[in-house]
Amino acid sequence: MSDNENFPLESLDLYFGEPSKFELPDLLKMDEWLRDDLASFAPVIASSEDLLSWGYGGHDGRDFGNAGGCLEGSSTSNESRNKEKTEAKKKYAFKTMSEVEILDDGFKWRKYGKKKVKDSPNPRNYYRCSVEGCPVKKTVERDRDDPRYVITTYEGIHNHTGP
DNA sequence: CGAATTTGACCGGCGC
DNA sequence: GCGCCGGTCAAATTCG
Repeated sequence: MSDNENFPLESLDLYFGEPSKFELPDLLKMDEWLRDDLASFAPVIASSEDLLSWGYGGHDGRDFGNAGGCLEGSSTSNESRNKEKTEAKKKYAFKTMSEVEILDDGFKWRKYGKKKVKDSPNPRNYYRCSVEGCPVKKTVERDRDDPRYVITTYEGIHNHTGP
């Protein structure tokens, strides 16, 4: 249970799985892990040899709801050490080969924004859990190198029961 | 009719 | 100090 503390990947914010390893069914399973226990999920992914680690250096989802009290986004220049706060937000991104970006993971998502990033010619879609009180956010974006791949980033854990 | 979706505009933070 | 980028919200529209 507390083994996750020793987990080196804890410092990483994003995890990319090989599309060959992670398919739609796997994605669903992943969600279960997130729902059940985030710690249990990380080690599993880490076991993947094809896993690519991505350092989302720069920032974190600081604003969760301008009107609502948000977490303290301590801006630190030296984050080379390790975790910042126990409540630090973690993002889990997965690259999956799919024609459609809307991968049904069983949960209901409500799109709340679409933005075009400079790094990618394709727009990025922002989804949020339809269930109120659920801090889970999902961002879907197409791979800039391979448009046939879809990058789904999950953030947060579901506060309610699964689908 | 209700709910979900769409697009645009606004805001905040960081960088230089 | 200003500019840039990314992210979010709001209102309007559309669909079921």
